[in-house]
Amino acid sequence: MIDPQLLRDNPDALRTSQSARGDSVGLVDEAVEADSARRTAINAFEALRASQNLFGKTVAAAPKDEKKALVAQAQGLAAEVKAAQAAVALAEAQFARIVGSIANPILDGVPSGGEDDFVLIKTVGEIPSFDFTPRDHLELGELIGAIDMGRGAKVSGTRFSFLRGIGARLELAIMNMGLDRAIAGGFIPLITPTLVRPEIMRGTGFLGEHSDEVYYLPADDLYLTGTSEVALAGYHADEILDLADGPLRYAGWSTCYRREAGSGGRDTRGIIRVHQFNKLEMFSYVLPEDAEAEHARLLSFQEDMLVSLGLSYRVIDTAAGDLGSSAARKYDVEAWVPTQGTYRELTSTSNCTTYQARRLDIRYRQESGRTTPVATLNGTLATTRWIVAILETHQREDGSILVPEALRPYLGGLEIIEPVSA
RNA sequence: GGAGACGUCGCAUAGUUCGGCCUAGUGCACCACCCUGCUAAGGUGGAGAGCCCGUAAGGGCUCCGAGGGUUCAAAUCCCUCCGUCUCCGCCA
Repeated sequence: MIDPQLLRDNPDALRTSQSARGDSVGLVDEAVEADSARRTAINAFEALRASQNLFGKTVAAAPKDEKKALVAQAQGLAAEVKAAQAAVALAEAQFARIVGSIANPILDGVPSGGEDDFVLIKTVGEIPSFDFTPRDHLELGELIGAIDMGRGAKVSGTRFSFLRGIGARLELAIMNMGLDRAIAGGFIPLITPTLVRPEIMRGTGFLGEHSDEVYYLPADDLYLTGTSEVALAGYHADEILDLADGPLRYAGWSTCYRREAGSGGRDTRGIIRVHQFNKLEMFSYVLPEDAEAEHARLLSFQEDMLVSLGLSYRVIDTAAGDLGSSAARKYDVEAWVPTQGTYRELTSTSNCTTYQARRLDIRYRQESGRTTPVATLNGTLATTRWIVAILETHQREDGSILVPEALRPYLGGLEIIEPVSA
């Protein structure tokens, strides 16, 4: 949720942001109006309630024989109070609905526009070249006995796979490598629930425009999370945090579930886009003024991972229209995928400023004693998808894979992954 | 899944019998000041969250797990849900 104070102080900032995102600008005016309607209703109700409270004391103190008359008199007032209270509830709901649909105002420098309007921040590493025709990740994965799509489909359907043998080990290796670095960086490891309540799902903003991406279990009224960000953000919901000793940082390890409803026909081959995968996610709760520095920090952790794994990548500043509603800025780190001849997103890191925290009611105490929302940030540190870039980048002509040095300790020192005989 | 007990302002508790004197008491911890020669004790005051009006001082409203209901009036009575505990059942 946006800061309601912004509506009163600087609605133009919100209009500018909405416009850059390609979202409704008129929503801002509706919100301003709903805010004043809400406050009018509250004033009316509170005045009535105050006189009712006062009258109640009179009734309580009155001698027995006078009570009956007084009670009769109070009934009319009670009806008025009830009506006024209903009016407040209506006005509050209206306000919440409108304000809740205004996205987080973007930060300075975030480019306007849609998916293709990103700003390139940097490109790192040589694009790998081969003196043979490179195989794609699935072909390689099958050669080395790492990926089994056919049986995935048999058991669970399209976009499901088995990671087997070295494939399973590879995923655990990447995740563990990320986890070790996260721990060294002060992140607390957290294995999170992947089924969450509706209010948590809603609070993290995933039931908005992309709600059809989310698996839902009606029998239990629970949602399967598409990222541990959901549980990580919900972890401190409704709490007042102590950030005096610095930010609270977590590394959440979980399986992620996505319906991929809007992506029919795209990336149908291999494990680039699947319904279920594993991910290690960084999540930070910081003071609002430290959010941008923390964002840079999360990005640096991601880049270190990519560099260590010997991948070529670029970093982009995602355009406003391509941001989630909670994010005020998002950097994607995209690795070069040789057989696609393009960069594909491996990680993404978002600065949600105070937007997500306000919705989940996560605050800290200022020196003045006032409580105010913290800022939250998240960023991927490792996922199953990385296997794609690793296999393709480090493949050799015979189908074997040269294991990046940094990863070897997590594979028992393995240097080369050899094809398995069929 | 069945039966039962419980959920109070950081922690611990009183209050719920029988609705109004609860503006929720007390202890501990906490903060400020005072007193005191000293690992302390004592005294005084302060101190929860949110919202509304107000430049402010200040005033008002809401919150006793959550949400409804009954009532002039609900921590207290009723219903639903959530959570914790105990016993039974079931169990990849």
